[in-house]
Amino acid sequence: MSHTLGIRQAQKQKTRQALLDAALGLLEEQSLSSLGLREVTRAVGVAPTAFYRHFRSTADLGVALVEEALGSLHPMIRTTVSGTGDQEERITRAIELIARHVDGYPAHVRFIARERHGGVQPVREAIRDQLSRFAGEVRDELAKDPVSEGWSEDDLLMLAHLYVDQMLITASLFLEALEGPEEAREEREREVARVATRQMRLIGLGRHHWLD
Amino acid sequence: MSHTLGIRQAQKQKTRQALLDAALGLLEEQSLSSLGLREVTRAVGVAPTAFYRHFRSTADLGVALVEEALGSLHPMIRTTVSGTGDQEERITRAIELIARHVDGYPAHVRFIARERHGGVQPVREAIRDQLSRFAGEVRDELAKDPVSEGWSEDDLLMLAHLYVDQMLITASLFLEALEGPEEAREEREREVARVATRQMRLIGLGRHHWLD
DNA sequence: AATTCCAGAGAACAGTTGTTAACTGCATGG
DNA sequence: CCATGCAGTTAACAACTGTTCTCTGGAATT
Repeated sequence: MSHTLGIRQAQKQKTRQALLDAALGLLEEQSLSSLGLREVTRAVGVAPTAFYRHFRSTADLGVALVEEALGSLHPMIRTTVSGTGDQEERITRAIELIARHVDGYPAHVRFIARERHGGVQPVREAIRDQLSRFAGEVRDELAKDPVSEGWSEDDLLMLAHLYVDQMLITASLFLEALEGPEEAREEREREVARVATRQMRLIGLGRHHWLD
Repeated sequence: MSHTLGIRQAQKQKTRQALLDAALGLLEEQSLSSLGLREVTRAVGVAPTAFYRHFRSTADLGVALVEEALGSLHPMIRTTVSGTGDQEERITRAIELIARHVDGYPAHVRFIARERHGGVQPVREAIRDQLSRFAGEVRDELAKDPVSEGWSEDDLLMLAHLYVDQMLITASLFLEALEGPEEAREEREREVARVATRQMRLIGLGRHHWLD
């Protein structure tokens, strides 16, 4: 199905990606609603009007960034929530994975945290949709777990949302730990991991006694 | 201690409040990092230069808004987390209180949710500090509860953070329910309350079995 | 009553913004 | 090989931004 693109299409995609990358960089110090189209094209080194060949507006670009930041994360979620090992092991693994993701893609994480409640409606909606998909997928995986026997679909989804929100909060805290003085960075990261682990453990406890 | 202000000071405070109110209104459809000083003064009906008599910048105004939105909330937090009644009753009461607060001060809630991870550093810090204070206060109240016997300070604070984050998430969901078509608003609000109640209940269960 | 203070007004500045129109040059498909 | 398509350029526009300096009227102080 995948057709090798011509020189033309390839160059276009390259410019498009450059615009996305430049925007993501600029968004580390501001919100999407203040990001100017000229600012982005200037950073890339193309004429302002070239922007319109790829996006209708910066809001449109924002929606594309949501797809880039969250779209490829769905398989990751599934394999993380399910997987083998006892509860404690799974928690450690999940948090380790979040930490690695934040380390690898800090700008993406920052963008999602920032624009989830940000000033640009279409972007908020795009993020909400993706997170809803995540919650649904987490629910599906939870349903497979023997611990979930006797749970209603409704209760599974409520727990899934709790997990998703908790993951986002943890990611945001890892991000905070990442910036700031290099000096005690590792220690700050360990502290975030320590607290997040215990919070997940407590939620897990609540889960095991839900049907009491 | 309170001295009745002269005509002069009174008028100044009035203008200052008008600037804060206008800004809060404008921030319903954008982020602080894109809020212009001229935009605010235009909405109030004063000259752009008048702005500088009250704030150094829009970031400075943002910090003042954080104080306005969260500063007066501390007593409310304390009496909510403690209070009498069994766990179930307390949860219902807390969520009811959040719903009423969002109904009464939607713009404040939106501002905090938006700028907590927003593009203006001093504002993010101001919010982080206030939420830290909340967490500390919640911990203090939790410590008084007989259920917390045998808990370490550290574990109490970890639980307090979980509660504070959960409250913010719930507030943000109530806000989402508030906007949109009037038609099914009440039903959306009930659904948010229903899910949030069960999430709090689950966390409460985890809390009771923490020392097993 | 005379003097000081200061919140707000007014005008001007250099720089920025989004959007339009008409263009150029090169990859593409017939 | 030639005609078409289209990514990116150039130039220009009206509107807007934050900040400066100077000024004014009336409250506050003496």
